[in-house]
Amino acid sequence: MSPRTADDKMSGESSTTADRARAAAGDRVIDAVLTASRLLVAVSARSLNEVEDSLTLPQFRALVVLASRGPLRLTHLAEHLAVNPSTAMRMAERLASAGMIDRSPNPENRRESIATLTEAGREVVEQVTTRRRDEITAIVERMPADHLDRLVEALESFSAAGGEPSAGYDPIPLGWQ
Amino acid sequence: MSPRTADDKMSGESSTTADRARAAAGDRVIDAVLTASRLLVAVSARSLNEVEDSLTLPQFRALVVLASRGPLRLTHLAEHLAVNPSTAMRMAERLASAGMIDRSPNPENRRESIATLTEAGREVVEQVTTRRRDEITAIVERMPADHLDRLVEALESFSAAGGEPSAGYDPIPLGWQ
DNA sequence: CACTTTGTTTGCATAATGCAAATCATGCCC
DNA sequence: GGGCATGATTTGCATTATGCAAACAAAGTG
Repeated sequence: MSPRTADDKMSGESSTTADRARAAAGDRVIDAVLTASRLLVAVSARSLNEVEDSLTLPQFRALVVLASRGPLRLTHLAEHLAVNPSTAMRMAERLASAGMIDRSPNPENRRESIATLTEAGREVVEQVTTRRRDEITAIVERMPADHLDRLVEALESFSAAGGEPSAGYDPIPLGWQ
Repeated sequence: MSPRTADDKMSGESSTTADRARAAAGDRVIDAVLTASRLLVAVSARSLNEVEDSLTLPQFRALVVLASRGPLRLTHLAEHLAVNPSTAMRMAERLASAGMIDRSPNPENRRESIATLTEAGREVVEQVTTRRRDEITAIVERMPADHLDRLVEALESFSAAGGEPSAGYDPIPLGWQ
């Protein structure tokens, strides 16, 4: 928002140049990550469709969250998916009627109900994950080996700088809306 | 698709180990890129909301495509967004009634109608882009400088290996959904 | 028991999506 | 020139995803 401040007027051209340099770096990075993201998205979508084309991507994300975090209250599921509780609720209904999850009230606390992955749900997640991992592996195999470590290192550094908690095996960005 | 071929049976354990190594590499990469993607998605969504919270992310993606490719036929817009023509059509309607784009029939060829960014649309894209670039720049500034080049290099290598056409300034993956 | 807190569910409204069928404007071929 | 294949847009239909706000329900508190 404010690449040009009062300071700029003092330092003149050099500051402007530095700004431009950083901006260019930002553009390059954003381009690179965006492209890589697209690739990953494409891979994920393809993997999902090959295994189960009746599930939508948001639904699959929900399954993945349940697979990695274990049974969750609807509220927490909603939080992990970064959606409104009502959205999570209705998604849960659909997933339940598709046999992918179970939704039973917690006996301890009858006001909350817990979503659990069914065996079918677990299998879908596993198959899609395997499929996806295979595709990624195939891509990675085509990369120069020495780029691999750098890639991971650089990406982690980037994420750390952005304050994003490292994502064990969480969602799939797909949510990009 | 075929990490295990007939050859595997000949080389025995070593091949299994290699497979595991590659798979692990794949997992690390996917984790890293996924995390970075999430960060980028978050940044994009935030930037968009700060500038214009009445636009949805898909709509904004459409504007970005128009900004980078220039006026497009609806069919082509749909292709660039990787959605069905009917989806693009209705999105175009909404964007038009929001004053972000113009939709006029091509005088040359009246069967096609062309979507053009309006001044308002261009401004939104520019503001959001600036905002986003600033945020990315801020993150990049916190990275060790020597990681930057590697990051770009490694990511490009990854995308190239996956056969993803380098994305000048295209969409935002958000579509993961 | 009245009041608050917390989690779930419903109502209401809008967007995004895909598929298939209906139009519409061209271009081309007898 | 009339009829047909083609390509592009538009409509109809159905489903999902979303958010917000209000209604509910189960605990917990004073």
